[in-house]
Amino acid sequence: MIENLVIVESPAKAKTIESFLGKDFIVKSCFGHVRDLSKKNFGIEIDNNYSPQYIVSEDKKKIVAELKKLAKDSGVVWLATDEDREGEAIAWHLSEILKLSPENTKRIVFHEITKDAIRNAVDNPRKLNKDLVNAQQARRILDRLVGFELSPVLWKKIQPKLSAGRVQSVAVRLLVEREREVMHFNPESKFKVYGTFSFSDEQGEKVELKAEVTNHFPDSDETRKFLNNCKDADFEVVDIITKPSRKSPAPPFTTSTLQQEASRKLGFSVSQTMTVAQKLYEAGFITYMRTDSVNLSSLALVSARNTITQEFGEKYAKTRKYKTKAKGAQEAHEAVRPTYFQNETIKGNRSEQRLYNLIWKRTIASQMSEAQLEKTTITINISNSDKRFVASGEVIKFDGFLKVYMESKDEELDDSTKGMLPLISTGQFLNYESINAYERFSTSPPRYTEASLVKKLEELGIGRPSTYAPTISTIQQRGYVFKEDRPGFNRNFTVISLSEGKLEEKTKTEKAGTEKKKLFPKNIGIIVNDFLIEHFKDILNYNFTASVEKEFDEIAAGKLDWTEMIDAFYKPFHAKVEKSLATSIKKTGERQLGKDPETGEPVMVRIGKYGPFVQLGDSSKDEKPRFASLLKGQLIETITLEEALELFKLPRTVGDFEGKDLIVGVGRFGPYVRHNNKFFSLKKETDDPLTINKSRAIELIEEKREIEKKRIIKSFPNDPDLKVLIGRYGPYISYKKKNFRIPRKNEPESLTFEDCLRIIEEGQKKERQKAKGKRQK
DNA sequence: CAGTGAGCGAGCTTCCGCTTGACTT
Repeated sequence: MIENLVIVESPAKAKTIESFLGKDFIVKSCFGHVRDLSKKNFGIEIDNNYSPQYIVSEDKKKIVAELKKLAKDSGVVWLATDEDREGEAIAWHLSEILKLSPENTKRIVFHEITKDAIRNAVDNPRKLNKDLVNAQQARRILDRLVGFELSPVLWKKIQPKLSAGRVQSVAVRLLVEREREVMHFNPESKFKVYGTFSFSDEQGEKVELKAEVTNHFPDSDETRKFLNNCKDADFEVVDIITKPSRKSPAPPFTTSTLQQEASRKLGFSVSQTMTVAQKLYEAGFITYMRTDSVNLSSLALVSARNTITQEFGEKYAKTRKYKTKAKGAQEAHEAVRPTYFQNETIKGNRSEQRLYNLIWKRTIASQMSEAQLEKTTITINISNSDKRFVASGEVIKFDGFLKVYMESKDEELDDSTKGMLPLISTGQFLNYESINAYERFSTSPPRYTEASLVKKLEELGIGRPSTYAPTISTIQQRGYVFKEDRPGFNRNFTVISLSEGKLEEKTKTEKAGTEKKKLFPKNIGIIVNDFLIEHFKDILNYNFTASVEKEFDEIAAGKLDWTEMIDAFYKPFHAKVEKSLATSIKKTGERQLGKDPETGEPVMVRIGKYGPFVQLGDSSKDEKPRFASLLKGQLIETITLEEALELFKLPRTVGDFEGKDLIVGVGRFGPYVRHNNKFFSLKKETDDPLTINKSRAIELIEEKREIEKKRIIKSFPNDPDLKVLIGRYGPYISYKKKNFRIPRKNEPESLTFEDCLRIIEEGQKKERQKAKGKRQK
């Protein structure tokens, strides 16, 4: 007989809580949701008032059986799942599946894992909140209905295996719309003028002062006119303003802000951040990493203050409480913070240390005093112009939180010259040393990174901390979008300089349009998005989630019946599904590009079974048309006739090597060189299949041969099929195109031929067992 | 692993949100 069984969601949490509660309590975890809607027939009896059909998830059968047994032997079962909609539902599912009796079941909640919070929770148990559970059921059922009705429409009208959903489809829409903004953006240029001035100070020393004209000049004529004026102008300091200003620290991390900062400061992908954070959490170094709250426990506040006072002194400490402003936040957990502030560093691999360091600094800074700055602005009059030069500087009077941490921005700051300004007074006349005007181009709104997309989704209240990373992966896995670096292009710009009374004009070159780890839509993503917008505009609406969330809140408050809400949504939605199936024809994104000037045959582009391709010629004629795949990054929407015609030049022979032809083409896995029936991939950064030459092709072949050679740890003369190789996940055995893992106890270098055969034998045995197990399921 | 692009039809795909491992070449 167990007196008390406590069930929480996370096993790491269970361990901590058990240590707080003493020997009368057993704490177990259920690993999140234990039941879900069956996948058969939607898992919903639509005609039976949307009655949900729940089944225990395959991977939860074991844990449910274990909990059942423990619950039967327990006096009181404490359901201590998270204090939010999903947590309440998990508690309800547990009470159902474990057949708990109301009198022996207590629901408790805490949103921080501290001894006081847990004790307090145990002293204040409550009953299950069925309204909140119903709000969750409505959420779950709505998502199932949307996902499982829309996706099959896409299978029929566009391509199999595609998907649509309340969250992912909006994520794709954001990317498609941003790409179109970039596509249609026309950069405009204007001129920005910077001057370097000088004067003699009281000691007779020459002192320099840099300043800029705050307005821009629309073109080079205006700019030249202004610079010509400057030749014989007097420059006089007419105004000096010094103003104090303050900067406050950013709040502690939530999942979303952690992902953003880890992306900006450490270059982590969203999923990488979560994997590393999970490790830190399991090791007990940080609090729970999936949270939408910026709240810190009172224990954490005190402890942070102590650490700051000790390390930096009393005046650096300032206790701050932050309010969460994210839409739809449920605040079941604390902010992501170090569990012990005295651990400024931790043991772990490099990524773990770096992420921990970031979390430590951010949290500590959030409890520090603001920085005090002094901003100075010097205005310089130009005697023959109504324009003015302005020099601005910023001096830190007290660094405060800046001592440990400064939040990064997505966009780079302008290149204004901030810093110390020289001592100067009004009425001072200045000489110009040089005045330079730079042509500057306006930029389109930036493409999204994984992290900035998460930020946008969070702002719209779409998705939850536990789903941001999986959503980003899903839209990439479906082939809707992809992540890429783009090298950019060279752009000329004009510089007009005035120095020693002479005006000089130069053309310089800069890199523009460089992209790092940005998300780009693919053709199929664009076609799916346009189809969904055409037929299901309300679901794709950026406010759809926010508006259904309002209704879920009403259900949670007991003011709205969940089946009525679902019915009001489903009836018109389902009618639109039927209509889209009946009326729309298959979408391929087809576009006519024009006629081939050589043959006069039509050229068109569309998406097919194997992706987007161009077609030369009519398929209704006797002569078969020619086909060619689009290159990565080429869009159906923007490809020109000229670019399409280029594609038909592939595959092409660029020369020969070792007596065999070198053929360049584009296949399923991208551009390649084929030589002696072996394929060598082109490097996507540097190589273009349309322009690559013989010497570069040979280079690629030799490069790959070199790598192949290094991959071989061991080979055996008596069987050339058998090799020990080093791969992405360490050493492995390759035999007749099959791979086998090497058991940990073996040194890969010292494996004998017989050892390898034995490992292969075992591996094949295991594989057969696995196949058998699968069939039985 | 890299030549495809017609059409038929069986059987499959798919959602969001909670949680961790197992596993990869």
